[in-house]
Amino acid sequence: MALPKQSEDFPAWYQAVIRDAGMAENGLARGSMVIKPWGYAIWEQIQRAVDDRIKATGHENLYFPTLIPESLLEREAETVEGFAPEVIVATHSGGKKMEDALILRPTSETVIWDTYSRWVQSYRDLPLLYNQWANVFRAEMRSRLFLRTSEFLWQEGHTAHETSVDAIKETALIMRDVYIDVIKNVLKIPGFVGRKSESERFPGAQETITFETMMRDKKALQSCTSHYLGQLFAKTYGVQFQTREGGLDFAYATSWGISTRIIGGLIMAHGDDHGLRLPTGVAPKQVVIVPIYKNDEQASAVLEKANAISTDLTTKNIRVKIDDRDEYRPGYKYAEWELKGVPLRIEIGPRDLESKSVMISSRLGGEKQSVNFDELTGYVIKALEDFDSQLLSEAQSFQQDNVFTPASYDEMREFLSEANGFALAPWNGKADSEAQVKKETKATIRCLPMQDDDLNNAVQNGNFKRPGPAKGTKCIITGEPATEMALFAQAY
RNA sequence: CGGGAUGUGGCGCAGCUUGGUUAGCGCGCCUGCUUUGGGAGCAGGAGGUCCAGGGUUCGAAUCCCUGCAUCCCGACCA
Repeated sequence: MALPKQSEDFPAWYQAVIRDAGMAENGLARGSMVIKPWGYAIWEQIQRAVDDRIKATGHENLYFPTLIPESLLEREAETVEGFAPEVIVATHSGGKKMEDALILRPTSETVIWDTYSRWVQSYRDLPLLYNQWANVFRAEMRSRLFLRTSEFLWQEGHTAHETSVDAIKETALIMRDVYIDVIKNVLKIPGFVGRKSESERFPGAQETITFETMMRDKKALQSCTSHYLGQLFAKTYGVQFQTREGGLDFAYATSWGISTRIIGGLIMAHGDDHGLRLPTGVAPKQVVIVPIYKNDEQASAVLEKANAISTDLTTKNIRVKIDDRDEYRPGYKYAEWELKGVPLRIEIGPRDLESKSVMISSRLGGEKQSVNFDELTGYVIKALEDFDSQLLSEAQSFQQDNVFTPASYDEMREFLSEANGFALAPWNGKADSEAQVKKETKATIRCLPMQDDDLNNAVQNGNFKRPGPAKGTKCIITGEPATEMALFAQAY
């Protein structure tokens, strides 16, 4: 059951963690995934964190159907072009071929904006601030559990606004107060926020912003996206309204999503050779208690105390599991809970009852600590806090250590070809130089980074203005004047 | 969709070159006993249309043909 070493075979390690920790396995249909209880419990925690923030920023949940008439999709050329190759189509119903086939939604802009056309007549109907939790389908040539599956779970927010300023504010607000807040402050994964280059944008989007995170193999993972869609969908589906001034205008759209893919990110950002390391905010169990005993008499005494500890911690809103399975020995349980990434483990046996203490060990390592019964609750609360900050600071140092500012294109090319990390360099903003890098190194522009101030500005003022590179800065690829600083990396 | 490989108990594999009698091994699983503070030991046991279809042969997991599926490497993608 030993895992492959992360440093020796990262993909094999990834697969083995998912399998051995009981997170997921392949489904029957090509590229599909069975999410098992441990993986789903993590997803439920992530969902709750995201959903709470979506609601806190003024949105409501609703639900649209999975099946969309194919004819509807055909109206929207850009999205269709972007998604056509990966759309799965249902062609038969009731044993007969259908006149108008039904697609399994790859995303829901089309059906939602078609519906919005009936919901919006006046500026008084705006904004529409809606979100749905859903499954979506995209046929993929190659799938990997959580990272790329033919069906995945996500939330997709679809909002309609009176002005472009409002829509851009929304795009940025969601990124800052929902996604980055969850990913950085709950999942403890640092990253770079920024705009996508045109080639990497969502089909039909005017701007896509993203949070790009670094995995432990130094590749990038796009953890979420938030799109400013302008008036394209409103014009395509007729979402027109009377303005305050009595004129007519088309609504401005945003859409934004985060998916089960982030679970893959969680695994790859924090995991080590022993398995997962889960931040306390999403760990289905934050503390596992392993009782130790040699006979029934000891067992009942130990379990009684374990239950008392569990009850006590539970009242402090700590998620506790007592692993009282009799068929496994303690060492086996230690290894298993480490693999599953539970932050803290409490060992309690006859010796501890004697000394009125327990042994506690952290998934982040260090010596086991002996902690007295009466100090236990306070110790655990503090240890969980420390756990999170240590996990984040470890990930932050790793990221910082692997961001490189190349002095020349040769240097950058070599660095990126070997997936040595993220390269930050000035770029001329042109698609052909971007394509050249991709061809020569497999690396793409992950984003055009925004600073905190840039993001705050977008949230407050509704524009993506930002200072470009200093005048005279040259594109690292072509030597032409640079218009942007770009973050390059190989990506999942 | 191009290039490569592989399909054998739940999982991982051997056997195939050179066809042969009861298809093995490890892990896991079941039962019992002994164990239990870092992945337990012993004993007994269950579990197989050898991917599918066709062909060659006295005889096919093994050789031939066709199909299907999966995996890896590319291109596509959250």
